[in-house]
Amino acid sequence: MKINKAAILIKKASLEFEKIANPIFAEYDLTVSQYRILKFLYTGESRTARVVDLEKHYSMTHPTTLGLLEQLEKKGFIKRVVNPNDARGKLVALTEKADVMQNEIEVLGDAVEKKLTQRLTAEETAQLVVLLNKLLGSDQ
Amino acid sequence: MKINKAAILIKKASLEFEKIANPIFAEYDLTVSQYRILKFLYTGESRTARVVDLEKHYSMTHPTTLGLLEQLEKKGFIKRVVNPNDARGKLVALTEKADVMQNEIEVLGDAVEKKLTQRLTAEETAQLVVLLNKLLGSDQ
DNA sequence: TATAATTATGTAGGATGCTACGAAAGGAGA
DNA sequence: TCTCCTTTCGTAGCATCCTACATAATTATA
Repeated sequence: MKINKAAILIKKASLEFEKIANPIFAEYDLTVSQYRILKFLYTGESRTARVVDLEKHYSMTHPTTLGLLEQLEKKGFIKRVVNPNDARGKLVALTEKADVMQNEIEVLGDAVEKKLTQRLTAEETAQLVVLLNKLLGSDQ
Repeated sequence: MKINKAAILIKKASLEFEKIANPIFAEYDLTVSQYRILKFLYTGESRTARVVDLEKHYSMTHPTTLGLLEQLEKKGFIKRVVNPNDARGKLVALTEKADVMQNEIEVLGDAVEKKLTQRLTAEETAQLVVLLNKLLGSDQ
């Protein structure tokens, strides 16, 4: 009998999802990780963020986040603007190019995320989200 | 209301788990990914494996697996032995060093995996495993 | 047997992830 | 103000992960 522990299953799910999602995002010259940065900026009220906000939201370290921002800046999706409240660092902001693509990218992102859970019912997906939030200690 | 989608939660769980587990495995000069290779060899009946067996079991690509094996070989945990049934590649085998450490490493591995799900009850963990297996299409 | 398709391993180059360290601005208390 | 601590951003160097490509052995088929 196969005993697949949660740790390995989570890792496999993460790897397999990226293997499905990355070729799809590649059409827009993006990777999944880069998409997530844009998604955060699209969703936030100010449409800007400090590097540290992105780090915390996605459980990434600071150097990892900087690497993603470097890629996105090189491709013209984001820019750095002065933070009027804190001179320690600039704010990450969307460029016009990213503004224009927002709807397309968000629609694509939703479709790709749906693909991850295509074998689950809506109830099972909701259950999974509850369990993962509890596992992460972020359910309250 | 916070809408955390499954894709992001799985990614976060994977990253946070590795951030907890890697410092613990570092005591034995191992990373989590390297540990998983040893675990597979410890568990298998022949205590050997082809590279392709490891790839499929962990949803990793071939170059990734080779990289992990290179690290493990450099540290003396594994060696390559002739495959009597197929001359295309050698078999991955445990060294005496890895044999001697088996019990310690497996106990540590179990403890670390338990840590991942410490916020869940046994039932919830079992539920999570069922859902992830279904999500991965590997439930039968 | 000879050819072709498949399988298994290997290499190159790049993206994403990490730890460890350092520098500069902000904030708290003497 | 001055000192100390925290926060934020940055760099160096490395492990893990990928796609794309190549090579050699096995297997299937004509």
